[in-house]
Amino acid sequence: MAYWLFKTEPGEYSLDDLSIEPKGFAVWDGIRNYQARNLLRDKVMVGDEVLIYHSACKHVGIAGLAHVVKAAYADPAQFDSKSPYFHAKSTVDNIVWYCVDVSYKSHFKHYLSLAQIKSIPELQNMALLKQARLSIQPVSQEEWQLIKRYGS
DNA sequence: GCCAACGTTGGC
DNA sequence: GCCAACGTTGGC
Repeated sequence: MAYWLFKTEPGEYSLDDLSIEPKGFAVWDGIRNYQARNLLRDKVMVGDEVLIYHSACKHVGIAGLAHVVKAAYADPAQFDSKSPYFHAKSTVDNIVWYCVDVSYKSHFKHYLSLAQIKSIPELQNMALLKQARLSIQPVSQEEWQLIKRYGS
């Protein structure tokens, strides 16, 4: 089992929104970065654990936990000409973008701010700090356990 | 709202 | 295949 960090802009979609999903899960779609796509398509598996990170907002940081309930499949938005995520070159025979389904697990008791993450020596190698623009990132087991301890 | 970082596009 | 121009992300 692997650990991940998924970014979302809470103004668009937050952990709160995930926690009240009527269907019990969310389609994590709209990923339009090749490196993130490759991770989604090839590495993210059912049962993997996910840190939900809130970006581009007032209080940036890790809000809580989710887990993967469905592995990669074709992101429906790429075929939807009305969607901002429409991709004209995508066909059913040539799937370009992928999504996964995630379910809510919990809110952290202690929201872990980016400033805090930056202050923890063991977390300095996180992709979050090194590769600012990657919206699907691997998290090591050590990082995961430490973050969970800070958040709980 | 600004701006740095950086991924993508497209001309050559 | 290089690289300039451009667009987007995302922290502050």
